[in-house]
Amino acid sequence: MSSTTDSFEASRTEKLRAIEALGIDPWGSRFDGHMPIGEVLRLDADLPEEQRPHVKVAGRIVLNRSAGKLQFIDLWDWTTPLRKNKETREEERGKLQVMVGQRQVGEPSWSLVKLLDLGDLLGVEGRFGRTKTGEPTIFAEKLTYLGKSLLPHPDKHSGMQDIEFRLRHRYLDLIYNPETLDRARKRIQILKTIRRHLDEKGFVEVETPVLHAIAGGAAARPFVTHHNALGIDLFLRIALELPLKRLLVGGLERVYEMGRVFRNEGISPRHNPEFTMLELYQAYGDYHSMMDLTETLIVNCVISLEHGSKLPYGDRVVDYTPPFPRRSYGELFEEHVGVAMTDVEGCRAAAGKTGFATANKHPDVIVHHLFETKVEPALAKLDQPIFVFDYPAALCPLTKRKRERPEIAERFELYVLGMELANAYTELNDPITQEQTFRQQLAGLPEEESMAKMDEDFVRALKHGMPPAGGLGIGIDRLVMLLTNTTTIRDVILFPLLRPEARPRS
RNA sequence: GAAGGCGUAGCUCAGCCGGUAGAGCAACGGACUUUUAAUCCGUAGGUCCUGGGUUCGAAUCCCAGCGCCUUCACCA
Repeated sequence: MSSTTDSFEASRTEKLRAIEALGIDPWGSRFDGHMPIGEVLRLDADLPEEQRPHVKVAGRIVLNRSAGKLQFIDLWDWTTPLRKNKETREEERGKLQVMVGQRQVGEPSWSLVKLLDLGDLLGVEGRFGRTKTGEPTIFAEKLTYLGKSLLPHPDKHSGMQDIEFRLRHRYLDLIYNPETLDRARKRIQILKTIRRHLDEKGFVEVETPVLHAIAGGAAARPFVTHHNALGIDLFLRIALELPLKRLLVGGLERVYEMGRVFRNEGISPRHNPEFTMLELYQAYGDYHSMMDLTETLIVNCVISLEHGSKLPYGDRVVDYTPPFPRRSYGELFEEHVGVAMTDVEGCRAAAGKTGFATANKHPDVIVHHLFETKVEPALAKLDQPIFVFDYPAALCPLTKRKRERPEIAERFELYVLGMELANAYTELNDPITQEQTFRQQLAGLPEEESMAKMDEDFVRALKHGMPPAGGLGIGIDRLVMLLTNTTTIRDVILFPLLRPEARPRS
């Protein structure tokens, strides 16, 4: 805090005392029956003066102009629609104008008006119409002070540009950058759509533990914490998979969880240490049932955003009109790499050309390297989502193999513009294979990097009989990024992790 | 974790081949009963991220640290 910040705060605190001296509570209180500003602005503003509707609103003061014994105050609330800037034609934060006249409101309201600051919260009652210059306006009859802002708000025109400042003051970002609130709303809409769709399909939402004794279900470094009473370390979950599958054993035939998972890895425009996953499992289904479900799920989300079936992303437009193409991994591989994925030597040679060290590598690892370097860039050029199915088995330890081709795992990924949006399997329900796979995975790797931790209790659950099932995982943050045309994950998470702010004073 | 870029008033930004710290908005005082990024007159506001170095002199050049951004690695 600098001394100028202190002086801003001191000046506003003085006004707060002055407001108290008027007999007004500077922190406001319950204010019933106010109309959302967005609704007020939809009212007919052109009625004759005596027919003008009486309205009551509450909002944040975002602009404040005094003209002698008149004061023009612009209020904002979360329903205020965007409006077009006359010069730049860009959408900007909308607002509702309030006109306060000294004669019309009298005392103590007029004294209060003189003490208002940008950022204060104000309730207004009055008639809604137009001023002489044509601006939709509430002609104030009664003011109710609803709360003081002791700190100055950002510049009314330039707003907030500094990314760090926006992230550290997300509450201001929501007010002054309309896109931020819009994205938050779209995220909420997407989550709602997913829940409604799964509900309609007979799925139930469950809550499984966040604290795990064994961090399993994915390959990632966990966060470690400690339980004092039990005297044991616990891990924050890195996936939702294993508890949900236990529920399949328990007879919950269609379950899902949409929840936070935690991975102790790098932070980037696409990675936040905590992020939201959707995982769902359907008994007696397989990965093809998951493909159908994924398609309708995504299409419903797109439609729910009310932009038809096409959405922009950067300089691209993605067409989500179903059906999405479905291509097998091997087919795409041969098409773009030029050799069959079963041709071990051919793959080794092709990978060598890309500078990839192939020695001692599992053939499937080489294959997947080629897929990433040759096939994925081609997928990124498509203007519609594409399902890629039937993956090399070694890449997918928790996946059922194809009965007639055990080197192939029944898995698909949904790619949109090269991003992996969804990942699904026919789940492995054979406890013997599961246990072997766990052990194989554990064998060659340092413990902290092992692909899947041995979870004896999970294997025991499978031994009691898990139904054959399809399972699906979707990274919700990335889905929201894609559907809201957002390039950084921090902008689809309201409070992304930041290093704690250094405080200059002790 | 690595490399590159950035850090100046409450906010948005100039200034950067070294020579007294600048603007707009916000704030403060004043004028105005139809403004709307109101206007007009006036005033105040700075650890130029932090610490060290070079220099007669550093916001500016060098080194280190901190924070953020971008790219890469790990991963979703």
